[in-house]
Amino acid sequence: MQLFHDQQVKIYNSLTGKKEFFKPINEGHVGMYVCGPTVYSNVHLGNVRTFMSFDMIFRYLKHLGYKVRYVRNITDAGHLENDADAGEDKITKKARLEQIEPMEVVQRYTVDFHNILNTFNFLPPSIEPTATGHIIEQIELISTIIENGFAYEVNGSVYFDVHKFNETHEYGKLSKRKLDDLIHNTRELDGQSDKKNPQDFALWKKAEPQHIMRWPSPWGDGFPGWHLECTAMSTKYLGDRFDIHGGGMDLKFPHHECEIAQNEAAKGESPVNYWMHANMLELNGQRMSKSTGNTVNPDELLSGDNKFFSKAYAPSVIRFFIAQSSYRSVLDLTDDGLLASEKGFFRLMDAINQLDNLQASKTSSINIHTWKQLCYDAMNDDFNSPILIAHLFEAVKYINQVKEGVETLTEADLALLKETINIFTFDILGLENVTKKESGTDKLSAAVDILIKLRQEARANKDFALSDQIRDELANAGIQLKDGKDGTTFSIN
RNA sequence: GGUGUCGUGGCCGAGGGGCUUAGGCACAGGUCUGCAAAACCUGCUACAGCGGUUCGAAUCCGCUCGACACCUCCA
Repeated sequence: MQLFHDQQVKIYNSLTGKKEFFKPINEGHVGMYVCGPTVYSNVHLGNVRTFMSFDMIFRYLKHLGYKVRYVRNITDAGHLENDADAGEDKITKKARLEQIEPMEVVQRYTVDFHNILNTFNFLPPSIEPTATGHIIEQIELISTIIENGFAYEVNGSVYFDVHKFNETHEYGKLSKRKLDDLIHNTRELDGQSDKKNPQDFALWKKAEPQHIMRWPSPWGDGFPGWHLECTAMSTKYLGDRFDIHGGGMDLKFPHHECEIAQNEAAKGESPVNYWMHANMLELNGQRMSKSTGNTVNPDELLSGDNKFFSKAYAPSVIRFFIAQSSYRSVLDLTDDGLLASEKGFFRLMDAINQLDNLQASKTSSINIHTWKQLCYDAMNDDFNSPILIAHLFEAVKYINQVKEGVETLTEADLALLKETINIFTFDILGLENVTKKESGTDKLSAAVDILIKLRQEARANKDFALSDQIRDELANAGIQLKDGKDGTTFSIN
């Protein structure tokens, strides 16, 4: 199915600051690169939000029938903790602190990263390349940039010559910065530098004797600069120019700016047609920060083992919460917010679980085709998941109204409603039917059904003390009975 | 200091010059029910402040105040 012929997607392009119609370079194919994590500690919750946004985008583009090659890298080469020439890299530092090999650090947190993403029901990317697996490509890229005159070697390190580059290119076009402003506003950093100018950035760093992660190169033993791996891997797997490049807002400058510069210096063309940036996640109105303690790990949020939240939240509830705001907005993670989302989420699930029980009519009083297109319109408009969810709640109302007999749907419309709501809720938003999963254990259902039956008998005999006792004690056990026109159902809280 | 994003009703959160009563949560009233819950119906009607453009602005422009991010490792 090639829905993309009918559904015109608009993407907010950070490069132009406008929403633009999405037109892939090769019809029917999409190349998308997203900057992945540096695996030196547990994956950051904000990181999860960013990747979740792109997971949703990946899912939607696939649903539209695009053949998507989604590349998300793993940064496993050590990069310096700051831009000064001295200092330890993050992975080596962690290795020293934990008294293990750097590659053990990499392995441990790569596994953690995958586990967390699996828990949140992520689709795996098409390719997940590592920086250390592409040292040769990075060295070749550096050589090309030197040949083209945009980099210079000093003492075994190679730097990108930003000033030279800016004479013929536009450094800063993504982040809307002018080189002159950068020159005037660059702070003095500690440690002497081999750079010609503070704005220059490292393509290759000479490894000091104690530096463990090191590779041979034409300039001596060393390791690649941080910005380089993304350029090397994106061009290797997606070509010199590809469709979408995503990442967190904080990567816009300098990381993505430098990627553009590297690509233009090496290949002569700007690498990306649509730059997309996901906005930050805050915790209780403030940025997450390890140093101030205002931070929570994904597993702590899921387990409830933390000081910020009143309870544990299901992965899908968190996913739903995140989808309720636009990926381009700052999102504030709060207990009240999660609690509200949780209720809404279960209301949506309850309605979806009622779909099979609905009675079809000869005519429809609701136009399901119109509603369906509204769902597409929402996603076509820069992946506006909050609006999509608003439409899903319209469908919740439809379902309940049909159940109440207020509205009617034909067999065909009922099927269309069911298909569409399933696609958007589960395939595209990536939610999981938690209620069904929990209450789906047949033996428990059978047991509760017996209790429901006994309660009905008690009610028929006007033995309300007994019927209320059954209802209330089930409620205390976390099982809620719901009396409807066609009998009683239950849900597990 | 520079760059950028943004300030929406009790809370969260979309939208974006003149019909969105967006949506969710909370709250109030009603229907249903033996009572409740659930569901349904109804109500609560906002766009930081001050100017300007316009027939008309929450939506455009300017200023003020405030928040956040980046400029230094961070998604």
